[in-house]
Amino acid sequence: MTVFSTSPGTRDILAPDAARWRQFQEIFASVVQDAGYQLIIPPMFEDLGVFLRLGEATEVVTKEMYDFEDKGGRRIALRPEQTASVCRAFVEHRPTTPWKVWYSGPNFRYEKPQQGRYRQFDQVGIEVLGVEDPLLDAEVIALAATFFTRLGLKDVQLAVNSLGDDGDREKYSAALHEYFSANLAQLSEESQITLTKNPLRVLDSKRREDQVLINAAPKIRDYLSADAANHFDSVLRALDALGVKYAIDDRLVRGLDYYRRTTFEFVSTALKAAHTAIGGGGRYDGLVEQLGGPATPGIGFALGLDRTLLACDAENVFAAPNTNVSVFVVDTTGGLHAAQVCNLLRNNAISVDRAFDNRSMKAQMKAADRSGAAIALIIGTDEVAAGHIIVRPMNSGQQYAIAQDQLVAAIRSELQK
RNA sequence: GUGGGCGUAGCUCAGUUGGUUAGAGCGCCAGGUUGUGGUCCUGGAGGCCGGGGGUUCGAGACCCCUCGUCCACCCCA
Repeated sequence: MTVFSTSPGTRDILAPDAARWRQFQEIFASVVQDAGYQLIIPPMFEDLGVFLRLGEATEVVTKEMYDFEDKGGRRIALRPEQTASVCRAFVEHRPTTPWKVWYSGPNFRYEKPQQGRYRQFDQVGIEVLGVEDPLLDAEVIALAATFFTRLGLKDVQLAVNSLGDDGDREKYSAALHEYFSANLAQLSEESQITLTKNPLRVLDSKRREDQVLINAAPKIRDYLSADAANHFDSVLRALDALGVKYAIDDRLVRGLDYYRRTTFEFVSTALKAAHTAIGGGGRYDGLVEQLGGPATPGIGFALGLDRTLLACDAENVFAAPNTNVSVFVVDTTGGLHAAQVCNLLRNNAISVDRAFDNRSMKAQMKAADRSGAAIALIIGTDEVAAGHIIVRPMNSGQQYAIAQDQLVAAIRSELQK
């Protein structure tokens, strides 16, 4: 008999972690919905073409795509991220702007799994389409910061940068290419290859031998157009006004090719791992156009759920919520009375579980203890004969009998304590 | 895709230079306790030692392959 296990890079999220996930998503939802963002649920797979717009130089597109042909002969891909889907949805439905949406769900990338990196990984995020105002950039960044704070995270650092407009990017990219080419011998082999594909990405190299060269490389800020420079300056001033702490990082280029102007990244300094970026985003003015829509500015961020939870673990905050029932019914008379009591309590919105298979009282009490319930209700032959039920608060060491018709009230008052 | 570490009970792990019937703790089940959990005591269930091949009289230990997992590189959330 073959025993199956999860595919590489995927896993089962069981209790108590699963409840924590849900709580995470609920907190995120409340933060962004209170800021006017509406939930969008795009499909998990789309026409491959949607994601090819993310850029030919991105490995997310060239190497890591989960793509396949469906039975209708369509080229399909599991989404590697959700920004492209949101833009596609915008073009498809043409909602009025500003369009502020949030999402939560799994994405897929065919990568080698390691700590904080899975083939199926969850992100929560927001996107806004149709607004150019730098104050929106600041709002978006501030919301992410607010969310991290809400989770209880403290060791999170924000890095910001501007990649300029299309023309700026090209000029800067050319300048980088020239600079690195002139010092090619000092560059690592990997970075030399990266240079031919996307010079900007060389700045992202973590290889030690590249660092000296990278540190002395031309800065993007010297290549920004007046418009882009002003925009960036306004974003920074707004962040200051909002009290959001940040550091400007000239080397922050981010992985996807569609970014323009503002980019940002949140890093957990509590994480001792290769992957410390727990969230990031930026502007992608132009992406909607690439997907066949009208010229529309866009900005957003995505936060990695798994990584953020790792950061929470590292800081020892945001524990899994308690999902225990309040009451556990022990019935040694066959179980039918327990069924009736459970039904009664559930109809009165009191959470309750019970034991099955008519096990011994000792076994059922053990189950009651394990359930974490605050109260055990005990029904034996004596109780049935007397027409009452024993109420046993689990931590008191005491218990008392109560008539059936007063049970709900008794439990309510007991749970108040 | 590249490199390294690790795969023994549900979980965490022991298991000597290859040598009888593979162990511990926790968890689980039952009993001690003829109705009462969390402490304690006793007992029990539970293993194709990841899979395949090889070396050997003999392999959980050694060799090869493979799969999985973890970590790092690459890249990214």
